[in-house]
Amino acid sequence: MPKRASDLTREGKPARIKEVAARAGVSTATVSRVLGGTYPVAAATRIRVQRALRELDYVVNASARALGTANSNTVAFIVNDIIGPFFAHIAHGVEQQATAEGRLCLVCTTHNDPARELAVINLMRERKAEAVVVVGGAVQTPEYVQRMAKLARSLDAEGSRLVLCGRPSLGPDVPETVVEYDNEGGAFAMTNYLLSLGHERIAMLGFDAKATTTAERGVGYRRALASRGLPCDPALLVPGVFTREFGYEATRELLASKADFTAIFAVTDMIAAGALKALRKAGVRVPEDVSVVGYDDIPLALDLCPELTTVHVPHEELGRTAIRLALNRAGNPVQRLRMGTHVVVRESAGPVGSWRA
Amino acid sequence: MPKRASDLTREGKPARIKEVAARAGVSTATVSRVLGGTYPVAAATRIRVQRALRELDYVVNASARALGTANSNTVAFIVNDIIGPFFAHIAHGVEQQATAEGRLCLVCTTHNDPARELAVINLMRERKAEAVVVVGGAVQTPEYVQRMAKLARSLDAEGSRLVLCGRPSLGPDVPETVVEYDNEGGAFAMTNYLLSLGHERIAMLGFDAKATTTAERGVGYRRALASRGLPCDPALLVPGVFTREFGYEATRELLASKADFTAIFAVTDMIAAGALKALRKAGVRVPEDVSVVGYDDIPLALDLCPELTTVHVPHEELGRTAIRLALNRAGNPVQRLRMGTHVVVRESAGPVGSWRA
DNA sequence: TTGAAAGCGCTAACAT
DNA sequence: ATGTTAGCGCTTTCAA
Repeated sequence: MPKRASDLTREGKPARIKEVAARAGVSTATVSRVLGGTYPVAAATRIRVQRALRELDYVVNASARALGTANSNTVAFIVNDIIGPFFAHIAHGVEQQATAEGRLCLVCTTHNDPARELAVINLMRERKAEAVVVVGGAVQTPEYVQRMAKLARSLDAEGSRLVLCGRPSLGPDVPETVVEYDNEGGAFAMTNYLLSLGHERIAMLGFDAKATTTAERGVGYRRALASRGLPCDPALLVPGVFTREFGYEATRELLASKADFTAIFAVTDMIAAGALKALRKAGVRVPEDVSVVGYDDIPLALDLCPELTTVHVPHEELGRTAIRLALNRAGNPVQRLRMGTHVVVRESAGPVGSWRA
Repeated sequence: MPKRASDLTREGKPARIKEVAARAGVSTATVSRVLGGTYPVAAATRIRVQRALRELDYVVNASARALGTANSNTVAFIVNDIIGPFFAHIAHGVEQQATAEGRLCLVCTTHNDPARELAVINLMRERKAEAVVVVGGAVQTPEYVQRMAKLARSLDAEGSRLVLCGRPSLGPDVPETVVEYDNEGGAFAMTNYLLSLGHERIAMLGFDAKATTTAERGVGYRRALASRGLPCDPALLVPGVFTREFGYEATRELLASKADFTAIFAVTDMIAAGALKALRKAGVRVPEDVSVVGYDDIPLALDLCPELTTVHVPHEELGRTAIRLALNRAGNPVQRLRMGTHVVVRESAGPVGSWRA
């Protein structure tokens, strides 16, 4: 059936600005102006346009708008694993700040695959994300750092921004926003706390010299030991991933090996959860026999029993700050910020006991 | 300084397809074809183009592409709260499937504000999201349902899809994809399990008749009681939100009130975590004195002590299925699916004891 | 205060 | 196998 000439409506298809204009009896420019709300339009005209907008159930086409204005109102958020322990809190901060600044969030996971991370950043470039936040530690090989630095420069040239959240800078001359927190200081403080309780044989679970996060935590741990003239027994350094399963198995093996230790420093609360379970199943009391501490202070720490003594990391603030800085950089080529961490004393660590003494 | 005529490169701005074409000595159409990879291009030409692509660090402009093809490669994901207990797992499923189908994910939170939810869905319409997944329970007032139904129809008309994940249908004639799980059946089974252990006075924490999720769980609970001819004591129905703080406080008050109960059915694992803590602090043993069970089977359930007996919900599969169905609906106007739930027996529930007997 | 029209960067239909 | 070109829907000068 032939359309009437006056009927600009396209069967079923969403309304365009042109149809709204026709229905309100104005030009598309006028509709665009009432949409923007930032340009003077006669009150009567505005009313008519707004009615047409409503009647046609109009929504702008973000692609068309972005194409013209080169402004996407989007930020991107790249993370290893959505299920990761602290992802949710950093994400919350990112989303909160992005919303506050009128942006929408794109999310992607990389599953610890550096190649995928690089690829995903390019996907975000295609979408013209105004900031690309990369969260969490990484294995920083020289080639990887170089590729990331190149992406940082590309993003910068495009008016966007690479944001490293909880990960070290790519180099002094790289245009980037870095929002870190003090891994080494927290580990140093925590180790010192254990030392002050009399523990000298402290197992470290989850240490990985290649991953930035744990490497830094490892440095703090060694520095604390060294400051008291204590050796760092390699047998007590158990490398592994950030899962409760690893914590569980590693602790079992530690117990089975009859290793000599009075405290466990889990590089992550998640690992600590596994360690606690293994200890409980083995009938080892915490903290009477063995002290256990973690790192991150995720909400889970409060649900464990005993409640976990750990290092607090301001995850949510990290996320908020990442977006806030990136979107308001006012020409600053680089922005770097390191947030503090601190020991939260709860129930899982106590004075060194007489276990195996 | 004047540009050389041969220099199409724009100082600092990202390269466009036009520049690539010029550098490779071909037309933009040819570049577009090698980009798409789905159209025959002479090998030699392709090589030249690919080199130009690389040398100019080219990435397509997704907006421009979407504008032409009306195809955004984006799905949207709307959730009450990123920190919510099971968000992460549904999100994981959604992201996983979206990635598998070559889509990017937009994420938004609503903080239990229905108005914000409606607004956010329109934001997703602007972005031409191919599916808009709304996760979690809601307070379904008639006006709200009507507005959502209208949005479902708008999305449908635009070739997109409203997906309700863990939330009931908006009506038989509404174009939608619904992926639910069995709240009532799970609650019925769990209550029966407690009943079979001899518990007849079961407190329900977090019940809210207005929210869809807990209302359904409440129905299952009552049905189980009724099936044994047992009454449902309103004093044991404690309304509240899904937080461990609520679980903690509600349990303390229950204890203080000297209410008569031998088991606690927390409507959510999160609430159960709080209940467990309150019980532990009050010196009440679980499960010897009081049994505690939850609902959701989030990973936390395994970290609690005792390990939590709960109802398993296939969160990740829910998310995956939501996207899979929505993106492959092949003209189906409505798609509805309800997944099963089942009791997972762990340590926190046991035979009714002699507490206060 | 309003309208006309020129792009924004890309894809796809149509030519060659 | 490759080039030409007409839009996609919107914002924004520039005119009136």
